[in-house]
Amino acid sequence: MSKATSVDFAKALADATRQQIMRLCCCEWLSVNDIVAKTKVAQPTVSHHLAILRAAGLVKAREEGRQTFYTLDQDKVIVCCGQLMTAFAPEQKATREVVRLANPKA
Amino acid sequence: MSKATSVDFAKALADATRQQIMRLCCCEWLSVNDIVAKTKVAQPTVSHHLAILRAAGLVKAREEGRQTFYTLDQDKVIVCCGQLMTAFAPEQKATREVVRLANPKA
DNA sequence: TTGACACATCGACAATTATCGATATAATAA
DNA sequence: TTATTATATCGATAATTGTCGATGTGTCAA
Repeated sequence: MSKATSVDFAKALADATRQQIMRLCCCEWLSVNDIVAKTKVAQPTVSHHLAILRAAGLVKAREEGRQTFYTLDQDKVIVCCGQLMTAFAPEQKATREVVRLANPKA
Repeated sequence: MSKATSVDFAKALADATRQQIMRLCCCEWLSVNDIVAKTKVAQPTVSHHLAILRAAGLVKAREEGRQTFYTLDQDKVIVCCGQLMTAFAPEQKATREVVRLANPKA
């Protein structure tokens, strides 16, 4: 399915416009046009960034009529941050906590 | 001092060679030459990546004679991941835990 | 069916960035 | 001093990426 690496995750976050979009649809569903209106960048640019976020598995999409609504997948953010912390801060207590809380059952 | 943003942090991580370097000096001090030997990339390239990691505050440097040793700052990783999680997963329990554990006293 | 709307894709261009050879700097050794 | 070693900086190049106008596709309304 998705072999999204920590590099892919970081690349998805490595752009100011994309982080702005992520903040906008962090806690609510927004249509592409909503995002265009709030970001002042062209619609193809927004679609492009959403495609990148989608490829990274960071946003969820819901189609409704002729519009598509997007929202950030907060769980995925936690999982990816957990990967980063495991790789780059393995000796920290916070890392163990995040990994524990991010796991479904264990 | 450092107004390193979440975008800067993400950009620092958004490269495979840089993540490889970060993994190498995650839990030990390595000289630039050590890193060159282990990564198979040219020395100027390694210095370039180290400069980026230094600018992001992600590595600590220690000069010793004519060599410079680097190690990853795990605390900084936790803090930056905490920022990401606060921004993009504010409703998650794991976020509150990381922020709590990352803070010195509070 | 026709037209308007919402979004994705395409193509081009500009800006950024990763890479490396050459070179500079600084420290140690002979 | 001169030579060697370790690292940083410079300059050039190639690859990647952000941006947007033009266009394609599918949906809905009239």
